[in-house]
Amino acid sequence: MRNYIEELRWRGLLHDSMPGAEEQLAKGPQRGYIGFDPTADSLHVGNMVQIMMLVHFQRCGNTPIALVGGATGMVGDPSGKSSERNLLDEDALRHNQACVQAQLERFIDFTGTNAAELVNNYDWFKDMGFLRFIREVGKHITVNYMMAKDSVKNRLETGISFTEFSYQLVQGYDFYWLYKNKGCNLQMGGSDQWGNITTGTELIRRMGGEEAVSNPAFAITTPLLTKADGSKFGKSESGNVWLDAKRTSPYKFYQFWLNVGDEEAAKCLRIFTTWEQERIESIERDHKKLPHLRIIQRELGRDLTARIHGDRAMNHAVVASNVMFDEEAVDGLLTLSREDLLTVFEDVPSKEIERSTFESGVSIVELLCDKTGFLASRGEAKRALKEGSISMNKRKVGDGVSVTSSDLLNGDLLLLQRGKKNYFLVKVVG
RNA sequence: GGGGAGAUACCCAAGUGGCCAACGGGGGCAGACUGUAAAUCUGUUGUCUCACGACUUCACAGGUUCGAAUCCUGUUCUCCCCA
Repeated sequence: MRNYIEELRWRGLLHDSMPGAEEQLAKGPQRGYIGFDPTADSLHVGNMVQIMMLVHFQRCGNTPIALVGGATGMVGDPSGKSSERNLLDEDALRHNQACVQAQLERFIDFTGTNAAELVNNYDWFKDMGFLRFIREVGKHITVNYMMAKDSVKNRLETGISFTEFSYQLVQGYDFYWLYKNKGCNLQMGGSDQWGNITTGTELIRRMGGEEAVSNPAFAITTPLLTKADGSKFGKSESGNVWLDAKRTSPYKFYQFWLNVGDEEAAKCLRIFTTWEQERIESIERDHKKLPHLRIIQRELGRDLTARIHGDRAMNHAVVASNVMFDEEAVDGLLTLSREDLLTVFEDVPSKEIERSTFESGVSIVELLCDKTGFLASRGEAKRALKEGSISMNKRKVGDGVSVTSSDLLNGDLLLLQRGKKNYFLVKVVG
């Protein structure tokens, strides 16, 4: 059986662990949990590190427990937040939980010998009255202890509500509950969760009695992944990169990985794939020989896109990327069937235009602006044409061009392009 | 309550009667280079017009003037100081 801590170490996933955690894991299969916030109805790339922690945990023979924070999501974690959060209502939370659960099932095995388990802390909190909570749980932790946590300290100047102040106790109780009821004595999380997790182990120590002495609870945290420039990993220009295809299409998802910088890409390969060290190092060597091919990024993109959206969607994303960015694919574009064209450009904004428009020819400016709305104004369209940034069916066009039926691909499609990355598809109807 | 400063385009910020569609910087977009990268260089960044040019725009509403972002009056908002 592979050693979980060793695995985390070489993959660069280990930031900190409580003394004794490694020894405990060496004793045999363990149960460990990670909490996920149901603040949206989809997980995003930023959650992937924690998902992979559970994946590796399971691969090492342990039993992962994924906790959906139905209750904690109603409170709001002050960690890393500079201001008070808005509370979600119960309906929204329920919906989000269901979606998050479905996504987790794509990564972790919920069947078999060490089947993963999914729990929702709302289930043990919904009937817990306030008085019972402060008597049974709050009694064991001092305010002094709670105030010493960074997440709280950082908010003392600007203010923190009692609700968010209590957050660590609520999360701490989760750990205790899982320890008591599910035999779970390990909690994992990002390094920003250290404070919350240790409140949990502290609570277990104080509430767990004899058992907690012979079988203590441990914490393991992962480093926070950042880009080379220090900014948050997992965001594109257009915001979060989601796992839900409705929010981030497979094409955009694939593109995100393709555009990861070299420094992060090597790290990502270790963190996000389950490949062996040898294979990863071999890919890295190949990449270094021919960096412009961006072998790491392509491997990453293919693996992750396939795992989340399936092989079919991944292949579409790869083909679409080739057509859109490979200059040599220009001729290929002309030979693609209408169906393939529509698949390749399914992500591209499009508009239907009457066939009659093209019969006597339409000026390129009018087409770019008035007819399609691709560019905001005629002035902008002319400017872009003058700058040489407009292409039609992958060929540069200048001002004064008139577009006719003979320019249409397959007789009814026209591909407009500004720069390298902005496409617009005209569908001719009628 | 009294006194002072200010409100300019996506952001910061110059401009205090015509040379202002408005300096400069950031950001955005594009071009060159390249690896769909980084760095760098270049162009561009109110609307309409092929263009001359026209129109709208400097918190809001009026006014003075041949002419206002710029002067006057009022309104709203922001900041600072004194009580």
